[in-house]
Parts: sequence; C-alpha cells; structure tokens
Amino acid sequence: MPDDIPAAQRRLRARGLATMERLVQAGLDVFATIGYNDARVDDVVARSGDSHGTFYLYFGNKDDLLLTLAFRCADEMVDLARELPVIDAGPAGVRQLRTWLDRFLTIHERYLGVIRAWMESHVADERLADFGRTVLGDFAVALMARLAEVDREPDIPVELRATALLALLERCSYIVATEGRLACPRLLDTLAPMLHRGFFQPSGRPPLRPLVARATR
Amino acid sequence: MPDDIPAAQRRLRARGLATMERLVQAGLDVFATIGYNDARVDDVVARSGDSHGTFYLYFGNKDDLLLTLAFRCADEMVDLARELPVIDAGPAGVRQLRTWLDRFLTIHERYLGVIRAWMESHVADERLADFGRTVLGDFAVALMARLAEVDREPDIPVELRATALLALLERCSYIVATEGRLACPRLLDTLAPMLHRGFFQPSGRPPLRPLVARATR
Amino acid sequence: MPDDIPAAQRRLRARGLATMERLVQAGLDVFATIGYNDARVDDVVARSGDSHGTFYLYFGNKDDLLLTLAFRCADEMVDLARELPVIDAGPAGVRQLRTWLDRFLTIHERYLGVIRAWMESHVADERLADFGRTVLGDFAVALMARLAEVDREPDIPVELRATALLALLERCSYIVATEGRLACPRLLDTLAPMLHRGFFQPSGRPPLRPLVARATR
Amino acid sequence: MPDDIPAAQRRLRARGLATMERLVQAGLDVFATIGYNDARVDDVVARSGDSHGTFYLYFGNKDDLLLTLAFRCADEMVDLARELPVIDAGPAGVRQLRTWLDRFLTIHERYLGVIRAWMESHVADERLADFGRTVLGDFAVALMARLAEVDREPDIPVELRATALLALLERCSYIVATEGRLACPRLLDTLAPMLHRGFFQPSGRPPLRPLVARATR
DNA sequence: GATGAATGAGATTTCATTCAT
DNA sequence: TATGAATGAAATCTCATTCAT
Repeated sequence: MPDDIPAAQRRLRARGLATMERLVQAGLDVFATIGYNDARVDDVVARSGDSHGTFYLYFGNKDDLLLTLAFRCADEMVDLARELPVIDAGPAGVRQLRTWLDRFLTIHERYLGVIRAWMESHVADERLADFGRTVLGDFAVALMARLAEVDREPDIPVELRATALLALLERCSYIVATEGRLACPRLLDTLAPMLHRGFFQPSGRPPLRPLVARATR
Repeated sequence: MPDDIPAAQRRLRARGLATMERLVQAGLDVFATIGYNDARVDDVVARSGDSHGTFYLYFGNKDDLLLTLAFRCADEMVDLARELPVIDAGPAGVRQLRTWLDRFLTIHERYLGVIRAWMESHVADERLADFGRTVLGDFAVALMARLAEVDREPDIPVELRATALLALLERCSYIVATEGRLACPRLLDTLAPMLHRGFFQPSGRPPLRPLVARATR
Repeated sequence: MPDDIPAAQRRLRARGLATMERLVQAGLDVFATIGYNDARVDDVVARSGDSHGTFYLYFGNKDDLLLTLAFRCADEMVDLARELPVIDAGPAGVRQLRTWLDRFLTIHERYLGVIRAWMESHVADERLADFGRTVLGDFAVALMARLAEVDREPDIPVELRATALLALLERCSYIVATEGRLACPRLLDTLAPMLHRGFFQPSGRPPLRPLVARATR
Repeated sequence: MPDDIPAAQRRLRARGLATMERLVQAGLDVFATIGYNDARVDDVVARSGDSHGTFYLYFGNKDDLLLTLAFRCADEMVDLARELPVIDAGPAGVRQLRTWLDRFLTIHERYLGVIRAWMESHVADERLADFGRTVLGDFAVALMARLAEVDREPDIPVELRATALLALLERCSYIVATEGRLACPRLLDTLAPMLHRGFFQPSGRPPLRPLVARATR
C-alpha cells in the first residue's frame, strides 16, 4: 500500500499538507526550545495539536522529522549564502552587511534546534552529518567568494578568513540565542561595522613581511 | 556514617578515591566518544570496569557526573587562561602562542564531551548553565587582558576582539575533534602565526579615526 | 492531544475506560492479597493482563493507583455511612444493624489493601493522609447522628461512643480478613445483637431476656 | 567461625552490647518514624552512628532486627498485661486504670513501628506473625481475667468485651500516634472514667451522676 | 569489632513505534 | 486521514547483602 510510505513522498492533498506543515512548525519550535535530544514525539504532537499516531503518518520517526527540517534549513542557508552581495568598501557596505547579517541571524535562530542537532557530531543518521558538512561547505565557499574580492591581509589564506568569519557568525547566533532576541539589534549595530572593517575593507598597508620592513630600518 | 550521600561529600579513603577517579576518567572517555546524550550509565561502568551500583555510590546520576567533570574542566580552563603569557610581538611570540594553543586544544579535546554537553544543554541543570557562563567569562577576561596590551586595531573594542578569538579557538577545537588528533600539529603551524599576526602584533598602520586626527596636525 | 498525562485527566473512550477499570480491579485484588507494600506494578498488570507500559498510561505510579482506589473507597464508605438507618430499639433493629454491618464488612473487605495502606502509610502522600482523616471523620459523624438518637448512657459523650463503635467495626473487619470470609455470618450473628444492645438500646431497663419478660405479661 | 552467627547468639562484651543497644534503639526510632517498610538499613545505621557493615554483625537482616524488637515489645506487653490490677469499682479504680492506661500507651507508642509491622498481615517472616497472635492472645486473656471479675452485662460474652476493650485501646494509641504525644493526658482524663464505667463497674445500678439527680427527686 | 566499598538482582519508568478502529 | 490505545525494549535507580581490610 503506498500509504505506508511515511514521509512526504506520498501525494498530499490540502488537508494533509496542512497537517504536515503544522508538524513541521511544531518540530521547529520544540527542537529550538528544549533541544532535539530532550524532545519527545509527544511534545511535538502536543504542540501541533495532532494525535500521536498522526506523526507517523508523515514521518518515519523523529530522525526523519529532523532530516526534513534540516533540508529546509539548508535550502534557506544556501540561498542566503548566494545572496551575500559584493560588499561595498564604503558606508553602504556596512548597511548591506547589516541587512544580510540580520537575515542570517533570523534563519539561524529559527533553525536553532536543527542546527545544534546536526552540529552534535554523534548524529545517528549519517545522511544528516554529510549534509551538515555540505551546507557549511557551501556557506564557506560563498563567503570566500566575497572575501577573495578584497585584497585585505592577502597573506592570510582566504579559507582561514572565511573560517574565522563563520566562527564569529556562529558565536553571534549563540549569543542571540542565549541573551534573547532583544540583544539582536544592538549586536548588529556593533557587529556590522566591525566585520566590515575586519573583513571587507582593503587594508591600507603593505601586505606582508613586516619583519623585513623593520629590518630595512 | 551515611552511605547514601551520592556525591563526593563522603569522606573517601584511598580505595574509594581510586574508584571515583576511574569513573571520572571513564565518563570523560565515554562522553567524548559517543556524546553525553547517547552515553548510558552502563557504558561508563563498563568502561571503568565497575559494577552498576557502584556508580550510584559516587554520583547521583549521569547529570551529577557531568557536573563533576564540568567543574574539573572549569578548573583547568581557568588555570590555562591565567597562564596565557604576555605574547611577544616577534617570532618568540609565535612560539609562545603555539605552545599555549597546543595546551588549549589538548584540554579542549579531553573535555570535549563535557564542553559539548554544557554548550548544548538546554539548561537541564541550571547550575551547569551558570557555570558555563562563568568559565567562558573568565576565559574571555583573561584573553582581553592580553589583547589590551596590544594597540592593534584599537577602534575595535577589546571585548569583540576577545570574542572573535574565542570563537576561532572553539572552531579550531571543533576541527580537531572532527578531523582527528593528527590534524593538530598542521593546524597549529597555520594557526599560531595567523593568530599572532591577527591579534598580537601591533598593526603597522595608523588606526582608523586617529588617522584623520594626525593628518590635521 | 497529550498522551502523557498519566491519570484519568485524559478523555477516555470505551476501550480506555475498560482498561483502566481492569487495572483498578487488579489493583484492588493485588493490594488485598499481598499488601500494598509488597505489591509490584508487575503484579498488577500481570493480574489485569495488560502490558507494563499500559499501567503508566493510566497511573503515574503505584501511589497514584492507590490514591484512585482510595477515592473510590471513600465514596462508598461515605455513602454507606449516610445510609445507616435509624436503628429500631426492638428486634427489627437487630436485623437492620445486621444488614448494614454486612455491607460494611463487604466494602471493608474489598478495599482491605487500600484501607490498610492508608492507615499504615507514613504520609508518603499527604493527600492520602488528609483524605483518610476526612473519611473517618465523616463516618464517625454519621455514626454519632444515630447514636445521639438513643439516650443510652448519656453521660458518655457521643463522640466516644462513636469512636468505640468504629474501633469495634474495624477490629471485626480485621477478624474477617484474618479468619476468612466464612467466619463472617457467624460473626454477624454474634455481633449484631451485641452492638444493638450495647449501642442502640436505651439503657435503664432490665438488661436481658426482654422477650421472656413480655411473655410473662 | 562462631562470629558468623549474626544475631545476639554470640557472647558479647560490653562494647558489643553497647553497639547492639544503639542499633536496637535506632531501629525503634526509625521504624516508628518512617515505618518498617520504608526504613532502610541505611537509615538505621545513620541514626545509630554506626557503619553499614556493623549492622550485619548483629542482625542477619532487617527482618531479624524487627524480630528482636518484637520480642522486646512482647516482653513488655505481657508484663503489662499481667500487671493490670483488679480494678476497684470506686474512684480509686479510675486512678488505677488511668495509671495502667498511661503505661500501655507509652509502650505502644515506643513500639509503634514494630506493632504496625506485625499487624500488617503480609509479614515475610512467619515467626513474627505467629508471635503477634500470641502476644495479642495473652493480652486478651489478661483483660478477660479482670473483666470476668465484674458481672457487668453478663449476657455479653467476656471474650467480646475483651475484644472491644482491646479495640478501643488500639484506637487510642492510634490517636496518640496521629495527634501527637500532647494529646495523651487529655485523652487519658476522658478515657479512664469512661472505660471504668463501661467495663469495670458492675451494671444494674443507675449511672454515675444521674444517680444523685434521681435521688433528690 | 568495626568499617568503607562493592555488588547485582530486581523494581521503576520512559517512550519510540505499532495497531486497530 | 486521523486517532486513542497498546506494547515492550531499554534505561534508570535502589538497597539488602557480602567482602576485604
């Protein structure tokens, strides 16, 4: 019976779609609130207002829901990465950066539980692990593309600069998650100019060999 | 004397201390290997070679063990932070930094499971959450003390520079955890000079606004 | 709808109600047979023919089952107390009393395990303790109402007479429990007249053989 | 090795006797406080200040301690029963009765946990059950001996009167246990005269105070 | 005699998953 | 489609009892 396929492979009518969407949103909320590991299928269906059995009509198991959420997250993150514009070196660039960062933090917050779950290296599902790497990789590539356009600190490999930037972004979202949504605008006001200076402005000084420079003194 | 106080409140003799130590080490290993969430008390005692009941003689439950490990970790981390030397601006500084980073990564790796658990923990235990904040805070303070000694990029607040540095350190330890211990020396070779340049060398160019100020002189 | 509310708070359908009833009866049987303390949840489900997990679908734990049973017992006891009729001073009264005593002993026997548990319970559950007091109190009040209608031994306060009667009733049910159900009719035959004489006949008249006395008239 | 005999069969020196006595008292306290079933060997040794292992030097197990306590209780109860004096029909009898009741309640309270444990019919140890019956029987016999001396209500068999008296005594000790020691003197003041009238005064004469009232008529 | 430590059988409890309607 | 009910494997935790010093 084709109805036995639990996931969204089945053709869903309007009602089914709505139910699935409810479950997806509930999963997002619950995972973000109490974490993937502590979340019970019960918590999810309690949140969505559906019955226990219904869950298994749409998802094979808890992992399957996580995977579904992860795919959605990935889509949004990859889109976001691609949409990172060429950052202007002037004040306009700061604004561009701020807007983009805001979107990043928003998405990150929404998918918090999912992202955490896939960062936890001991994910049962190998597909998920692969997949986390892919997303991060794509993201890093997109960042690098932008950073490569700037000749700042050319002696520091662009991968490392991208890694540093990514680390900072993650830490910021961690801060937002910890300190609450309200901290966000304030954070962005500080962060956008700083990142702009640190990563997207060409440095005005001779690139390398400062030691040599001193030696010539 | 009551045997039923689970934690180390009891006065322990040599044998008891040894057993507790065995359990602690086993906990460290198991948490690092399969993660706190997936770890069972059974895994810990299997590793330590003790019986199931013995575990509960020393720890009230898995959380209690985590807390004990976390305190130890905190002690080492705080010590480490305090021992971060004044970093020389020249090549000696790179070596200093490399040595210190190596220790950082070593400790981080040992306590990997613990740190993860407390980063991810959705405040299952409030003591743990408080405590993670404290350790991170102390660490950041120690980093700031060193960074403040350098006038590099003085227009970027020292807290943010410290945060960035911390974010990078964490990401590095994440990389080490993912790629395996072997990646470590190579990573340090790349990382130490980079961090030295990026954080502990005075920049050779006039800082941002002061530039204008000097120009008007 | 949340499945994880253990008690009967959930709306139960016919099937669920039947299961719960099965567990309740099993609990009654098991507690009466082997006692609350020695009873295991396993014994209860074994008796009811349900699976272990099912128990926890309806009751949070053994205490919770006890409480449920206690409430039922209380209902029946309070009803019974209210239905204690005005006891006739003549032979009809002996029959009335006998009938009522029979019911009392029947209920008492059915809820034997529960009553014992709540009499002995060292206030493991405060609700249960409160509640035992309430039931006993209600019962005593009802007894007093009947005893007050008789002027026998008016210098002995009615509360004390009620207490004495209650004490006797309890001891009788203890005897029934110990000696087995078969002892019951014999006991009632002895008890009913005695209690009638001791508690429900006005004093001040020649103690014995009123029938003979009348016959000589 | 004769040391393996756990109970007090061994010859104990002064130190051993003191330890055993400490354990016995601790057992009495703990059983009375939290009940035999809930009491752990740990609770007992914690109370006595001895170590866990020491307990098993003196008692084979928890049941063995209970049995020891039960024997002591029995001794005191049997003595007490024997010492119930011939109760005077006049006011002196009320005082006699009060004194004796006081002792009864005191002993009952001290051995509360023990008595409860042996009343709970589901005692693992059959010796204990037998034994409870014996004590109660002896007690009832002693009561009957006294009651038989009085011709009050001779149509009510003396066994039943003894049973009723016993039931009342037990209930009183239950009340003392529930309401606390302070209720005791007040209870005795009410109880002694009442029991005296109800059980130890020959009937056939007008009740206590009304006698005067009628005489003045 | 005394004690701290160790053990493991057994009880409790949870929860993902399946079933029947 | 939806749902309430049932299941049982697996985990947690307790504690009487034994052991070794």
